[in-house]
Amino acid sequence: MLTIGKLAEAGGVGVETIRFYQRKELLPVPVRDGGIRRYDQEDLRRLRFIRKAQQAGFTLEEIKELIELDSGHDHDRAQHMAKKRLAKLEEQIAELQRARASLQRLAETCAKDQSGACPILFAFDD
Amino acid sequence: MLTIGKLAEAGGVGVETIRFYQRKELLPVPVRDGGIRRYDQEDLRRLRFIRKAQQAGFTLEEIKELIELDSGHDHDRAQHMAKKRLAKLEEQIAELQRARASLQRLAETCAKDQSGACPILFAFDD
DNA sequence: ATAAGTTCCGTACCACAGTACGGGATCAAG
DNA sequence: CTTGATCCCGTACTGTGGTACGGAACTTAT
Repeated sequence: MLTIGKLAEAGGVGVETIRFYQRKELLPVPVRDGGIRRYDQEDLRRLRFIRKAQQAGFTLEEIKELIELDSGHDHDRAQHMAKKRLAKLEEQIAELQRARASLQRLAETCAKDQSGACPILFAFDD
Repeated sequence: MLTIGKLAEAGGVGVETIRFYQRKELLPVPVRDGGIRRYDQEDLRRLRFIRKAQQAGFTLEEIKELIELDSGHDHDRAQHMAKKRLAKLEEQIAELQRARASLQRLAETCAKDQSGACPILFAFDD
């Protein structure tokens, strides 16, 4: 059994963030043991899921929905959301890769041509 | 010579966004032709640069600095910023790729095992 | 010359994801 | 059994990047 401080530490977030997630109904508000809330491994797992899903680009609103689907066993909807997010993810990766290429070009040109303006404003003229 | 509306349209942003960028000193407030501001190709180029740089992950604050460096011919600093952002970009790409892998795994498992809970909360247990 | 459409300007508001604050209760160590 | 760390709760504030509003002035088409 963990206190909020231990849970936050284990999840790599601040205490206030836990409380914020509770307000957003992403984490359950647990039973109180004499005023103090106690958390278990399930809470920690859920917290870690939230962080991972955020890294995958889901908003907190979507994450909330995913958690609810999980309880409801709604595979179809969950799959749908995952696929939609996958498509967006592909897009984002491609976009970042394009940005990386442009930026690499900028860095090179900037290094080579030390005279005149650094061609930053042209760097993205694709 | 463009009006603010035409500039916004050409840059793919709203009129209010132009004005917002002017307040943030990312775009110059141009000379007025009888009360109405007129914009030229340089303004459009700068606007497009702003959008591209945003896609590369620079904040508006950083973009402002890049534009200032460009005027000041400070190659070293510009290069430094580009390299720093490139490193972050690599990181982000890698992270999104990891997220994609996890999510693909989720979609598969969810599809195969139609019985019981969809393993969403386990999908990111790396 | 009048009506519709733009522009100007300041100020206010929005979503997102937290972060901070203040005062009281409670717990753990010495 | 006191002192310091944690916890509880509500409310307010933050940063980032815009978006909306309202009234006055100006432009454009008819």
